[in-house]
Amino acid sequence: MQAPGAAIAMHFSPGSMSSHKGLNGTCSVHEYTGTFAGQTVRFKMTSVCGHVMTLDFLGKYNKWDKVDPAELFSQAPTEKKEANPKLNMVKFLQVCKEAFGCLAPQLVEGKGCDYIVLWLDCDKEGENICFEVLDAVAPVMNQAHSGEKTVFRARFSSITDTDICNAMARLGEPDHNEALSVDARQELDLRIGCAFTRFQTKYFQGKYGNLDSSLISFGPCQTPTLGFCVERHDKIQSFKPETYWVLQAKVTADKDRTLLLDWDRVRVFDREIAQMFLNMTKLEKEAQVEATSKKEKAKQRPLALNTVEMLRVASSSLGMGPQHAMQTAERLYTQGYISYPRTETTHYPENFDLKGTLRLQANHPCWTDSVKKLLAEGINRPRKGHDAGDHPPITPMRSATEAELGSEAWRLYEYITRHFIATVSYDCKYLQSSISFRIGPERFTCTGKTVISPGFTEIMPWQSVPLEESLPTCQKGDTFPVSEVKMLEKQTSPPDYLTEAELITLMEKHGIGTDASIPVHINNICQRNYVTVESGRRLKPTNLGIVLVHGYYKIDAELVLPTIRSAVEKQLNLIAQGKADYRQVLGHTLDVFKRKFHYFVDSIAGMDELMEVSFSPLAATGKPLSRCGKCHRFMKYIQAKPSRLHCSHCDETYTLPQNGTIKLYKELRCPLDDFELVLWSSGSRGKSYPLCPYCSNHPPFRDMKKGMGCNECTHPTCQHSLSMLGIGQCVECESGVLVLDPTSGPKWKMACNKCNVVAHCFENAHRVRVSPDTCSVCEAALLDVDFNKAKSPLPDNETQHTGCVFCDPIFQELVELKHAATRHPMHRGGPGRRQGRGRARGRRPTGKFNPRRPKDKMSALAAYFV
DNA sequence: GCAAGGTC
Repeated sequence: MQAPGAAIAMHFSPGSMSSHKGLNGTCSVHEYTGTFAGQTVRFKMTSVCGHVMTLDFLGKYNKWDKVDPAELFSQAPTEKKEANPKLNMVKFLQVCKEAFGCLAPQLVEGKGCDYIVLWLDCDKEGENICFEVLDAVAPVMNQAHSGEKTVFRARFSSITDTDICNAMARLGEPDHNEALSVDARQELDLRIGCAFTRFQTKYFQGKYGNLDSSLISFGPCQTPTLGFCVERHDKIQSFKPETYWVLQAKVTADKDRTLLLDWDRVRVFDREIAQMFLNMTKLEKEAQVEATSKKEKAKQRPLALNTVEMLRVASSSLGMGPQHAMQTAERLYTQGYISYPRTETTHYPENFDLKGTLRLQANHPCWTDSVKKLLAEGINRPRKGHDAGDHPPITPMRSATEAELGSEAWRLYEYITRHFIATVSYDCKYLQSSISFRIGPERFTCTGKTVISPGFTEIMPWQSVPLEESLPTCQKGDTFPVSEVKMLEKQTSPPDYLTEAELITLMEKHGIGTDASIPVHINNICQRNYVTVESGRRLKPTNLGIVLVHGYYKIDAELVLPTIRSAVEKQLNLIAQGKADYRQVLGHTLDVFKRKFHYFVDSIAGMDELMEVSFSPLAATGKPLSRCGKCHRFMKYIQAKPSRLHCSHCDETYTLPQNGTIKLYKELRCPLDDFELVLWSSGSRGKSYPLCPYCSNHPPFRDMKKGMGCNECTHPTCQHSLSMLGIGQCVECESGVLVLDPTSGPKWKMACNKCNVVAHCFENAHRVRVSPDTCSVCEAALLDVDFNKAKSPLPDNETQHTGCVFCDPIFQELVELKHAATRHPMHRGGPGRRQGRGRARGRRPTGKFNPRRPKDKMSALAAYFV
């Protein structure tokens, strides 16, 4: 909750408030003087950004290959970490010494904080955040006088004057049980999710080469979400079309108009019976009117907009995925165009300024007429919706044009605004008339709708009642000539794949995820390649998604059923209500899932049988690329994510760096293990470096980590290592070293082995070597360059030059700094504009890195080996 | 590398 802080502060300090941004640049601090418990005090009010802390395992339990996933259920200790270290929230709160309304009389004298009032969202998560804030602030608060209460909780259902006053007048205490229920939820989700995810991923990735997903994840929300999609897939698969027959009659209303009549039996599944009815009606020449009816009906104006409805419409009508729609809405919110976009509430607060909100739209060219008419004739009272007690419904906050917002954001804004106008418009009224006919023994009906007043459908034209021709006026006993009776043969059709909008509805219905997390779960199952988004934003499960769900059904259906979440939530609610002990519930639930986990592990063959049908074993996947250092046979390169090399003879897998291409590196071998080197490249404009598949997975030296290439290898003598090709400290990042890319000629490059800095150095050199000598000024390694005779930049037709790329006047001019990734176009050096960005400057290599070879190679080697 | 929940 961000903006409400200012609203609450404003409430207590009309006109005397001073505000400034906090040290993290995100949260504002509002200060003012007021009264609290009868004394004049200095208030400071600030906010947090969601949870302050997040739960994770201790570092050493995050090593996948060293920890048995079963340990994650109990042995592995967890710790709370700052949720977003960049925000530095704990320090920020400690500096403020209060959060969300702290009342500190002595603060004027700079002596600290005496009281704290917590104004967070009034739900379980909010209660939990209260304690996160307290944990941060309590150590730096002033000592309370004995028996004095210093911590207060304000409870409110909306940010209105009345609510704020009431909350302030009836301050309570934060509810520890509610907070504990969230602690339990966090721990359960973490332990269960990670255990299953790690086990599945390791098991199947170790067996199959074309799974096409770098992670086989499991979670109490994402797995049932996938389950819904596969359930629909199964219905489609098992659907057997049935033939049925329908009678259709046409009667002549007047000389150039026929009416199409619907059969009251709708359809029959027996051809002979249909034929019999056809024969009986065919004999008749006239249709007799049995009854007529006219009913005035209304199509209700929509309820005020909440998040899931916005996401449904964004997906079904605007073709915008939930994740994208949410990001767009967030931007509209932070720019002040719409109100807070995450809410379950569909009811406007009692004092909501409907007219004021509407007035802001009065001159908007797209709906000025409708809005002015409403303002002149009086708005309609919105329908009574659901008040979830969180935030008001989503409404426009100011007028905006397409040019201002850009087309994507505009489309969402336009919808939100039209929806808002519709909620204060009138219902659409139409007349539904119908005529019942009898043709022989069979009855038929004809219906028609005519709009009486369009109401809200004027502003939401896509909702309007379709135009139909009005029916002829007639009465009981009238007859019309039958112009045709025929029998149509039709087939029942299967349902289609689930749309995102339908999935959102199912998730909401079963309590899977929240308004904020529903888009995340849907996005997850797409990113993990369990489903693909097809035309019409329908979600079609992939083979992987289908196999997983069918596997769960085979082993333990509860793992995929939507009840898995609600059952746990029930237990958690007991904690929140103080009816159950936190430790007991947590222990019991973990125990249940631990048993499920062990049963799942023991029964994994059941899922594996399904996997075998769809996927190929590692040994049968990929193309032979490089030789194994152990058996000297070719290993296969598996391109599918995660890309890796597999030696089927040794049955070993070596993961490779992702997001790049891999090829054989001149059949050169690593001097340590005899594996053939491969060359990783991020593309012609990026960087490339050789790597040893074995070393990269089993770092040979203490100061190396998994995934490193030769450009980070500290081997003192190998010709591909950092020691031999390193030039000097990176010009941008802290710990990186610029390393010569030996494959980059004739357009020579050196690239940082940590960040994406690339320095282009010599375009017309046919050989570049890193010299054993170093620069006397900056200690960088000198480069020994042979230039092309015709294009040499050297004076007097010279072709050979040795010098420092940073300090040598000739080389300096030839170096141009770029970035490997295209993600930061701002930083890319443009051709032709050398000045100001050409040469690596600003930070001289400090000598931390010394590329000189050590004198005693063997002693250095000995020191390096683990 | 993993979950789900906040929010930026």
